[in-house]
Amino acid sequence: MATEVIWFKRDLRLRDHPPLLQAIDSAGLSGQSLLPLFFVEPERLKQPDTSEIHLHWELDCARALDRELQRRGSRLWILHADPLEVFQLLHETVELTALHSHEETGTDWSFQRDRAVQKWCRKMGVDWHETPSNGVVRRLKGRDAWKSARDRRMRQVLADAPELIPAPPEIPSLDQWSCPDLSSLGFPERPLRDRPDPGESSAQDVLNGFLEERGEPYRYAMSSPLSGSYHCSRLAPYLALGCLSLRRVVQQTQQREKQLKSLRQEGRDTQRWLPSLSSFKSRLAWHCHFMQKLEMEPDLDVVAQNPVIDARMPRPLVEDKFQAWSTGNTGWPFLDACMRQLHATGWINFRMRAMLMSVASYTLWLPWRETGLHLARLFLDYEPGIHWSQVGMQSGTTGINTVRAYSVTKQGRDQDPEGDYIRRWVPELARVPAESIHEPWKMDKAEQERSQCRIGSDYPAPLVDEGKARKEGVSKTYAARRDPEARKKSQEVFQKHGSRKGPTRRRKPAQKSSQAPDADQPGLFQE
DNA sequence: ACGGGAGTTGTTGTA
DNA sequence: GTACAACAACTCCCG
Repeated sequence: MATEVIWFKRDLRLRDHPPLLQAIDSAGLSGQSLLPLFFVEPERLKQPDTSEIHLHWELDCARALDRELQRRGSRLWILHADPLEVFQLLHETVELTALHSHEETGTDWSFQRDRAVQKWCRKMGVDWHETPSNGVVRRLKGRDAWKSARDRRMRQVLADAPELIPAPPEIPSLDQWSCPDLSSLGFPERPLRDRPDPGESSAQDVLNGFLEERGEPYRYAMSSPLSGSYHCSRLAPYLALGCLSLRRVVQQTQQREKQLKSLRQEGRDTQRWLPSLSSFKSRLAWHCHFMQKLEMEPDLDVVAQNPVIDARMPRPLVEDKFQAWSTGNTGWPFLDACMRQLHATGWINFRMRAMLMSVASYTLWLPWRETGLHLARLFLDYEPGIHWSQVGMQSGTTGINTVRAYSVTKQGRDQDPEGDYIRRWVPELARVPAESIHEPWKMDKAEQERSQCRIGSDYPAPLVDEGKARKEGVSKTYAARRDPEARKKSQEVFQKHGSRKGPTRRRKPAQKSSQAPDADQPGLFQE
């Protein structure tokens, strides 16, 4: 009997999964058996952006999917193997006729793997049916047509989970690839504090909790790590693995908006909800926008979007700076607290991610590739397209975004005025009073004694003078951008990748009149 | 969705 | 009531 494969990649769910439905139809019609596969790929394990927390999260979500499949008469094979090798064996033993999967947008190794699979399929006469994922449009030339294509995609009807899935074939030879314990593959488990529950139904619970309850003050609460951990959606780890489809999140948010508007008619207070959901929707759109960049620029993680600018500001990997930054021992309390929360939980809110990257790039002048890899490994929700786009923006290497150099002390005072967040994550500072918590190095000897925090022994002195170093970094960046070659390249980057939303001008349409984005002034381009 | 300085407008307290 | 300093709040600009 011939066999078709449903290849689960970063789409570990049963609902709103067109390739799965298509596979069930196709296999059912021709009386073939259907084999659900998921791979832990050896090539993937070699990548520098892969970490133990990703793999454990992924395996747990895959196991949750397996349980759901078993409930419907099938199961999931979780294989430690190169997909091509497995397909080859299936072709030889059970007459593989078709593959069904979503399109994947990843870094080079997955791109090359997909090319190899495609080539093999052509040669062997196997049909590979690929369905687009979330808002990413394959083979897109420029950005002009993107937004409408993405919105169309988000409006497609959501499919239910299939009730019954054809029983899988017996293929004992697959057992040779059954996935061993990850620690034997060199990835010993690193337990995370407050790790989310894996799987599709947990993802749905988190979404419901956000839309019903937690999201009300989202717009105002997301910027601070204190309030953000509760009021942000916390969907990213699920979206990264496709436990939920982005389309479902968009559509459920729209439904909730409708409901809130009718509640408003009844006189209920929806003051905070509606602006919050509107911010949330715009972030869901940015999610797709940034993934699209990697789709169109598969080497986004190794080559800066504007290589001319990048080449004009070489940043050396100074070991002690990198060490201090990456472990949360810079001597800047707020930054250290953020980095330590990230280590412990695999999560930090978006604004603080930007700060971590920006301080590494401007104030510490560290190379984005290494700092970006470090963060990639720490984010439980690592999504390559979003991550490397953000790394580019926060390191000033795109040329199309305004330079945003965050100040740790200012952010600390703005987001954590009393220092409660700092004390929670940096116990060395537990007894430092609010007046000194953001700049403990300014305490005199007596104050250091009183707060049991001697600078230089209990807690490090700051790596560099922040004010001075930050300014230097920013002006070096502007100098690199001013170069005519760099500007020319920025114009090209904008043509290909820039958001067509335009700068967010605050009223006053007079005077300067309609000045279209001008390539000679890259500073005008906003994302 | 940067930060800091300069300039502008608005508010309050005092003589 | 008026004049004005002191200061907060906003806007604009530049690196």
